[in-house]
Amino acid sequence: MDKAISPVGITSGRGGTSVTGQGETHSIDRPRIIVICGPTGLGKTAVAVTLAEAFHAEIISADSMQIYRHMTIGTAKPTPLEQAGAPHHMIDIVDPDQSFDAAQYARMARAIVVDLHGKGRSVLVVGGTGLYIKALVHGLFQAEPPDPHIRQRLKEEVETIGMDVLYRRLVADDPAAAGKIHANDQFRIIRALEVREATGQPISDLHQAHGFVDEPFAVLKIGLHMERDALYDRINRRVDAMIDKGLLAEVQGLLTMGYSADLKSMQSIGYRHMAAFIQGHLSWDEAVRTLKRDTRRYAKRQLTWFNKDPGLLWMNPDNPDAIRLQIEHFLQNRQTEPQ
RNA sequence: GGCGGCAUGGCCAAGUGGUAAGGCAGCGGCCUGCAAAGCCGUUAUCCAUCAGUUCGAAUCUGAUUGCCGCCU
Repeated sequence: MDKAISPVGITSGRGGTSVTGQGETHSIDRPRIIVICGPTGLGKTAVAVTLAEAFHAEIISADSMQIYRHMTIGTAKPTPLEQAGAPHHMIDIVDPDQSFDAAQYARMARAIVVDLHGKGRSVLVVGGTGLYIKALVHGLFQAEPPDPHIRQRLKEEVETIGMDVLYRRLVADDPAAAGKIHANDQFRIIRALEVREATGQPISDLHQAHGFVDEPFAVLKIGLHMERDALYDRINRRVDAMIDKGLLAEVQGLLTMGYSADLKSMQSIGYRHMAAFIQGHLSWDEAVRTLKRDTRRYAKRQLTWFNKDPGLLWMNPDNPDAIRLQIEHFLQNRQTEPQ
């Protein structure tokens, strides 16, 4: 990788760390956080709650869907009982029709980390949304919040003049970024052009300057691991359990409340499947089948994300004592870890 | 017991003499303000088995096995 080029990156990363004070110095009193991540459905919540109780810690959820109110069965939100066992943050913080993104997440979650650190509480960051965890731990490059008008206009341009034209524009404007973005990746083409327009700078420069070198916290990252077959099995069973608990009714309720099926939140796994069934686009069997399949695929994507993280320690969820020891060691050991 | 049909990768399935479409499922990967989203790549030395015809067969012939129909 290219983490060697740090002298440039540090200056621009500053803004993101302001919330924590002097972020880039590896001072001994950096807040310590323990990240518990892993694929969906393997039982992160249960493990995390147990650990939180043991360490008198609070949990910051790192889950891009549990932030939504009214979406509880399909997102496998921690139960009231579990939340009573350990205080949870970043859950139920926005309505399903409100916009939210990784930068907002990082800002809020970092503030909570600092606050808890000030109170002397230990912090567990628990979740499966890789980008949110990365944004919390390393920050994102600084830019103005996306201008909805620019984004909207670019989306319209895709319709009118075609994505290939936009892609060629990007190739001309920012060849470095274009080289990393596939011509079919509308999502990132638009984002790159949007940043270029809003800031006047190529996104590739901003990326390079940032470089994820910012490290305001001391982090222990634990990935919960389970064999693929066993995981898929659990996922299939958990989907059945969600349905038993009334997933269909929950989605029906959201629609009744006026939350449209094409909201981002309603397009997530489980919600879109139930909505498609309600609207008659899918048979019940198809809805359940594809719901299970899409959950499995999601878990697989998460695994490739986490597998790439060299600082992550894979541990077995069935051996909580080993995890506990690891955390104890991390919390007590004052010498800085390699990270 | 007799007659007929069908046997192609995990599943569905095209291909009737010239060197194995496609879909699904799976697998591998990407990811810097929509991330449970979005995107890319990949999967049969071989067509039930054996023998034969042919320069050449998944494709033709015969036998065997299995499955499905119909008949006595």
